[in-house]
Amino acid sequence: MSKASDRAYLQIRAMILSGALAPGSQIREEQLAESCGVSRTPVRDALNRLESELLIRRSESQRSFVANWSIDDVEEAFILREMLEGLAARRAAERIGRDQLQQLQQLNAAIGRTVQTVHADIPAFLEHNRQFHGIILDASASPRLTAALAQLIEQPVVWRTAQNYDAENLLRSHREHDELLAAFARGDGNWAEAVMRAHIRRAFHAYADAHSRLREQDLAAAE
Amino acid sequence: MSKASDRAYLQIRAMILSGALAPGSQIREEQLAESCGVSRTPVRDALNRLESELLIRRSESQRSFVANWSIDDVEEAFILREMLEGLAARRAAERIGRDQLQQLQQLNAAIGRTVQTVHADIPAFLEHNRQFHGIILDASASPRLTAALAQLIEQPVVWRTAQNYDAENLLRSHREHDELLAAFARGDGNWAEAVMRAHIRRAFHAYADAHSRLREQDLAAAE
DNA sequence: AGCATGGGTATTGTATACAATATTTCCATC
DNA sequence: GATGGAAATATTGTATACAATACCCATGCT
Repeated sequence: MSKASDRAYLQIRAMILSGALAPGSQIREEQLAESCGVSRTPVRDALNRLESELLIRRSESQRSFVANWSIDDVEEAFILREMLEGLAARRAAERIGRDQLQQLQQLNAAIGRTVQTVHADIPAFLEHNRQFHGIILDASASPRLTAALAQLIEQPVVWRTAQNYDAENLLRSHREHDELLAAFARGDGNWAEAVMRAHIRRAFHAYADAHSRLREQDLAAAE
Repeated sequence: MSKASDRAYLQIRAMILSGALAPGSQIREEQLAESCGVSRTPVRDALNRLESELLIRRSESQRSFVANWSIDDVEEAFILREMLEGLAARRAAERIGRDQLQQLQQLNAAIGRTVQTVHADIPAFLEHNRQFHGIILDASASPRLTAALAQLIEQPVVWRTAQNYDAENLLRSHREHDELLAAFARGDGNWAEAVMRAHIRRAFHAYADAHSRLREQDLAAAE
């Protein structure tokens, strides 16, 4: 997409994911246009995109609100990701080339380094992780799969919760990626799909645990 | 969406599905705006939507072209539909209520009537079929599933090929729907998912057969 | 007091003008 | 004749003005 539309999209999405725009709160195009330094036209493009990703919802009269993701919504998204990324892994295993495999190995090595420091660098982990899964999606050579997953990868609450991931779970992610790479190296689609599904499902529980831990902190702080 | 945007979307999509806009041909916003009787603004909205549905693709410099779906593209879409609609059927079976079940029964009865006439009324069949699957999607109560499938339901070549479906396949669709309804009535998610997956997969082969039959006709006509 | 109704305000939808960028054409040069 | 580049043209991107619609509040009626 074009410069202004992209900027608006990224900026608004960041505001939603970070919680700067509170869930449930109304959104006005003109205000966003001002805060992004563009006109309403690219803002509207961005809002359409965010609506299709379910990060905002629209009232019957077309007014926009920040979506309110419940824990059930998050699980629903994880269930779909499990299916779709599982398929992507299967296809990738059957198609991946030397160079892509090597890229994945380097990325996972980088993930290993961020994970094994005393205080894990969560933003770096998330970014490397995103790239890792992106390469697999490319290797799956399925534009429809890519399009379908694009709607699901960003989940509002996940990012705020990520800071609470424990070292154990991050390390497991790293190891599961390694197992995935083994399946890729052998071109074993069945294995790759199974590992990926387990990987995503465990990630869901890691999220759920971190989420409930956050809730407890909130309750304690509220006293 | 709003009136003008919707009209543009529906009209352009119809032009693509009917083949009035040839696959691979370039699209100019202004020309479409003229032919739809609206300005470029709603046309651009429509094009964004159609791009996310992969009915049009954009060159690196943002020019739009009608997508060229190969038989592999169609199969890829069917594979995804099989997974996603299978999940939808499972969830629907576990959640569906009396009234929705009754609606489905009425729709399938209507499908039965269109199928058993001498010359099957294909457009009516397609429309009823669309409604049938839409109700199941509603009953699955999964907005993300709905959003993901919305991108996949319209397939360019499918519509032009549908005229070539044979009576046998239409009748099978009708019977498979009935089996699906039995699974729903018992609330059996496993059964519903299995039937739905088989249903979609058979539909793919029905499409592939009709497609190759069309190709033969074309070759014969070209002599 | 409660509710309906009307008008003013806020917000979104559409059209259009203009800016930025890509593509093509044509001419000069080698 | 081929090639490179610059001007002309075509096309898309963005801003803004205006139109349509929804929302809100105040007022009057029952």
